[in-house]
Amino acid sequence: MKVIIAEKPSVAREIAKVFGANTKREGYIEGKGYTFTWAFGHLLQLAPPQEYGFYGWSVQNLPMLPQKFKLSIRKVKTKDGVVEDPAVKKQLDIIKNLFEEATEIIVATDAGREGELIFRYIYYYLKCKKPFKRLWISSQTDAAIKDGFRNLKPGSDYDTLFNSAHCRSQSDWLVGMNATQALSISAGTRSVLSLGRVQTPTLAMICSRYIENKNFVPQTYYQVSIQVDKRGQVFRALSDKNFKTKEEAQAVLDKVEDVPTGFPQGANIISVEAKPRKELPPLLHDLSSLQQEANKRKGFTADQTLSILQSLYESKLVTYPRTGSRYIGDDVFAGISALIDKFTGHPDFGKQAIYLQGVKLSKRSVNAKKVTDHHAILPTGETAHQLSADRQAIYDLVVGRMLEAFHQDCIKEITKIVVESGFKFIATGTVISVPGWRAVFNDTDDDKKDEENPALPKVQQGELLPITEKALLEKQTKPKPLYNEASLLKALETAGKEIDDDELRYAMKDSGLGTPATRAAIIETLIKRDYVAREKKTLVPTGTGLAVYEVVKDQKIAQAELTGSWEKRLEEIRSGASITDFQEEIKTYTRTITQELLKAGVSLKAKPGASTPVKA
DNA sequence: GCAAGGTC
Repeated sequence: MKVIIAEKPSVAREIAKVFGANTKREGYIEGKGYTFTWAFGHLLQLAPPQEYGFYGWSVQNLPMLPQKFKLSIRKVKTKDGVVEDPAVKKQLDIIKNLFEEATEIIVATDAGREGELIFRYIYYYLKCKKPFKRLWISSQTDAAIKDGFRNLKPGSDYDTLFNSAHCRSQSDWLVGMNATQALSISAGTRSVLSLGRVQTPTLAMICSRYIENKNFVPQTYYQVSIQVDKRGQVFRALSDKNFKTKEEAQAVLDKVEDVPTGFPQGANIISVEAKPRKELPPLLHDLSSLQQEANKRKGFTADQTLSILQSLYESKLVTYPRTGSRYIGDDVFAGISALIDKFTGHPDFGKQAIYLQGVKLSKRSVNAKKVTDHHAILPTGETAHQLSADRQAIYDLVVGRMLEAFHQDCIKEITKIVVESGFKFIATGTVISVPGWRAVFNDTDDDKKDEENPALPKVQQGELLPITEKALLEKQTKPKPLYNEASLLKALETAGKEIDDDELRYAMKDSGLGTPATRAAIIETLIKRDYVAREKKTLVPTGTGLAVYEVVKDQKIAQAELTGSWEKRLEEIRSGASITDFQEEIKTYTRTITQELLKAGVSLKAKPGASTPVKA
């Protein structure tokens, strides 16, 4: 009997369906001589310090450098404390029994570093010796699955991928566990002061932005604005320059020939320029972009959006949610037209779905090469019944974005009028001439400016018009805003883009900080540690958060570059480089940072009121 | 009590 093991039940079901196997058992499906089973993500994790004899939190144990790492069953928090997750234990038992009966194992965990690790940890934990082959597919359509099974790879082809995954896992453990204990012990506080490769740079981003924002000194500047009247249709134009002093602006204002000062036609139209601008449809959503959108539109936290999306996925209403790709392959695209047809009766989007039936669909989101483990988030087309308000809201964002993504370009008419009246003034106006994809949600532009006119009246070069009003405007430069969840998610995604070192930047280009599946959890961790607090939509550091930031801000552990340098080495390991060099470097680094934090953490002692939130 | 990674 051949056993196929997937990363999660949904994938095992898809594969079983392709084989025509449909006998459902507890924890697996069987039929046609095959057995299809699954994990639930990582079932096993590197064992905690006490399993190597490092009891309590004590300087004597530091740095903790286990000779050989052990695996332990994933834990879950209950009212009786932290225990092995019973569901995980049960599934592991099922897998163990299936592996014992297997003649061959086919590994169908997700095609990536962590997917490989999920399987190998199970395989080694169960001390399994059976031969295994690897299914390597990037989409779960029938065709892709069939093709993948015709091209199964030898399991050993992925040994180096496992090595890189195992190194990632161990390194995070060594640096995270040791740094956390070192800082917590030396600070002498009761609470946990955690540090890690991802959470600490994230905290640093929030804190440095907060400090920059708080210390920002606004600069005052001045502008002159005029209101021009074209037979009852008025528009505003602004001086084409900002002035540092009020006097300069006043001088310009005085020269404006407006009606109240006795000039019936003081505005001279110098030029009129109208240009169409095309806006391509947006890409389909990945998890991060959906979290950002839901935060902006509905105020949902990243964590809320993920959990709502997970429940929609479990109800089979949307495809796999924790994807980092905003694209689909041609195979999925082939079914899009039929999928859109299912939404022609939707109360908000029905009209646009009907419209799309008659036009050529945009292929901007179609690119098989940019589909990684999973494709972009789509509705499945299953009928949604009686969704709660929150689930409906997220579901509609998914459906609406699908319609937008395959819709047509939006065409805008950008008009610029230059007016002269003692000085040069400029009016710009934007009119949507063809809404295209913008018809789906029918909302205004995100980057709308206060000064912009929605539409401008038709005027001609050389025309002389009355200026009905003029004004001197006093304005102030603004600091970069504090992070909210949407802008932080974006910043985590793009972290590393500004690294000077070409190789490190390249190593991080597809990853950023954290992964789509973990970013919401990282934000929650910072809040749980009392490092960061939510104040309405913004994320504000607490006294504790700022104090920890002060201690670590110049250290490697607070820089996104650390991830970049690891990614570079891990990629080398994947292509065959030795793992021992990297492991030795990590050990050395662990010793160094542990020593440094044991000294530096003392500055956190007895900070009065260190845990009270700081007002924005 | 602690990391980051995956998922029910």
